[in-house]
Amino acid sequence: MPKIIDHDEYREELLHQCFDLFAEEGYASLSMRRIADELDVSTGTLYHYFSGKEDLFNQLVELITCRDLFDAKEALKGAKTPDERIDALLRFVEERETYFLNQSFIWMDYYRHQVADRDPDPRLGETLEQYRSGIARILDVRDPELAEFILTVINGWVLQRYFNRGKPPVETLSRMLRRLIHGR
Amino acid sequence: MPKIIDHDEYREELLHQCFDLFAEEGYASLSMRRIADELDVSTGTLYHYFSGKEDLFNQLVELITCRDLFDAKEALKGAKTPDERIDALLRFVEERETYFLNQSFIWMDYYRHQVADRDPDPRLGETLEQYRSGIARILDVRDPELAEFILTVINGWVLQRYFNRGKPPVETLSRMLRRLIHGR
Amino acid sequence: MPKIIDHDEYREELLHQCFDLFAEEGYASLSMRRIADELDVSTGTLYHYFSGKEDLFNQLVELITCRDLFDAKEALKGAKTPDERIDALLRFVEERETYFLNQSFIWMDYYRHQVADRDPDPRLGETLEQYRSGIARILDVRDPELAEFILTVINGWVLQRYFNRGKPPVETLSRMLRRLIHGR
Amino acid sequence: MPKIIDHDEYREELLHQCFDLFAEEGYASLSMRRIADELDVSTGTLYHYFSGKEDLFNQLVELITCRDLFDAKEALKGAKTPDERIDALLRFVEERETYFLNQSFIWMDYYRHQVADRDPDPRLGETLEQYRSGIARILDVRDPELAEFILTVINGWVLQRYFNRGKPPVETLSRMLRRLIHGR
DNA sequence: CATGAATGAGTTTTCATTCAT
DNA sequence: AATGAATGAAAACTCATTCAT
Repeated sequence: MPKIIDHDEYREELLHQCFDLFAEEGYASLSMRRIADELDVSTGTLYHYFSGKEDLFNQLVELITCRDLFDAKEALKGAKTPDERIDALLRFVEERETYFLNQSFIWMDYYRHQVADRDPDPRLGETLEQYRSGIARILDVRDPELAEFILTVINGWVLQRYFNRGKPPVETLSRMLRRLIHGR
Repeated sequence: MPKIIDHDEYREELLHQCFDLFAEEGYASLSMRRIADELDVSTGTLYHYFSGKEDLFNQLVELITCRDLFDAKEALKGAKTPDERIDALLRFVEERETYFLNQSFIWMDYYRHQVADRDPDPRLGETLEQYRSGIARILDVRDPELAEFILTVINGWVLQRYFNRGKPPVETLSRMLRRLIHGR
Repeated sequence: MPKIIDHDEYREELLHQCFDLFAEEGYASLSMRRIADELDVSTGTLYHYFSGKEDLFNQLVELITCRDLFDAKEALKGAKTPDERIDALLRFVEERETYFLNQSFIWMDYYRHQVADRDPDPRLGETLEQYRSGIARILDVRDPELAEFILTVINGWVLQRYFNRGKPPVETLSRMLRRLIHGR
Repeated sequence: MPKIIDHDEYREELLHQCFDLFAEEGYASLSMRRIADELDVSTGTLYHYFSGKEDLFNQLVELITCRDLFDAKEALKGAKTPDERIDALLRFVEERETYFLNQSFIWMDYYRHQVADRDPDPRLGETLEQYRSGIARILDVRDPELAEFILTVINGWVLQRYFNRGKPPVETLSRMLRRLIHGR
């Protein structure tokens, strides 16, 4: 076997390094040349590891979905009561605020692609459903409507933070959700 | 004015026709040629009414922001109590679900532009703030934290609908928010 | 209407100027940039008139097929007897020796393409048949086998001239074919 | 020699396997990667046996020229009279119809290369002349003009078969050529 | 006002070739 | 000997923009 690196390992390494770029520039505005320059490889190398820009992007989405689920599971391990779990999740999101914002942008781009495509990658439709239901399971609140609602709130919060730099702090959210569960 | 329409009127007409295109394709993926073809004009005409692609897009954002605020105000005119206002707003959003989803995509593109630009158009930073505070004022709930939270929820809901076709219905949201305001 | 030139007229003009290039370099080795440089236009202009390299090439084949048939018809107008017609055709080919050699190369490339393509342009399959039968009709020798044979000979002669610079002169062919028709 | 095959033998083996590829795709359209994949070796191996794509192609042409001459000689061994020899040659070509068509394509590419090159490989100009005169000698018809003409016919026939799938059968040719030699 | 021809820098992608292993 | 990772120049094609008409 030539060279020292493991093919798949290096491929993942490249994917990780792409995350911020795709989030900040957007799929369509980010050129392969730009990616190559930023990752300090040649465009040829990019095409050695991925069959094209779309493949690269799809693999990125798959990777982060998988990783996020794993990380969230880890973060909520100690939390027992619904209150604790919600708090832990909010804390989890808050700690990675920038990351999740970026992730939201990537998902939006990704979805635009799936819709525009006449022949969307079926694997990735599932990826999303997996993600959503995975989070719901992790939360483990009894009321499924409530679980869904919490996701909605988190979703909105991340975007809100973006459009509206700084506010609202996570404490407000936490307080609101407690009010919801326990009454005022 | 037998055939020659008013310059500004025609400009707005063109902008309106661009909305879906920008939402579905995304700023970077949408070419001036495509716009021209779709609007049944020549590229030359586009450049006659707008100084470039960016100008066209910025004017589009400005236009819809302005119009949305006006429409929301109209829709909430009859509603007096906070409950009624929230309900009316949710109903307002629900009725234009697709529109608001598209709008979210346009905002994402718009924001990416503002961030990427070293020299962002100052008018449009304000546009956004105007929009946010405008909505809050229209809602007129006494608790500012609650108003903010409602915006967050609506924001999240639109995206949620997108990622998660069909569910959750607006009734769930309505119920949740009532619970919040009046206790369980 | 902008600019002075007629769109279709200019397109044909461009096609004519491409002929030698395709013949000499071959379809695959000839780049759009090279064509553009040689024709003193930009690549953009090329793509304004043709939807791509393949379209350009296909249109070229169609054009020359059509024109050759017309020219051959003209050249054989005065010839009445089979002998005269064969002689006129050979003379016709001989006068454009280089041209027909180039044409053969283009046809070979063209056919490689049609075979390689999973979805060959149906128009051009016909173009070829038209060409073949057109020539046979123009020749108007009574024996169809003989007409076919003459085509074969001309085909081979053109290539032979190429591989074997200079020889054999057209007189040899003429003599051989007369021998065929009239006996030794 | 348990596993290590002879270097030159393996080189020839590789060349043989390239023939169809070059014929069908054409020199310019066929990539080294594609060759490597098809021959189940790495590109590195290709470059171990050949100094580059051009060298590989040139060696291929040299090999088939040499082999064809040998095979033709074998095939005409028993034939004594001119009639028999012509018949045997036509039969020889007919049996390898596809092969000779492919060979024509390879020769076309080869020639284009030689012409395009400012510094053509001198060995291969000779190769061609050798081929031509070799065939003429093998045929051994007394009239050199006739020999040349037969080559012309065969040349044209191969192409004709290509452009004009199926017809004309070799019998027509055979009959025509007999008529030529013996009168009607 | 409106058109669409023209441009050339930019995009994604391919490819012959090199070279560390 | 053999591999396949890496490269960067060049390919086909796109696109915002300009401008003669």
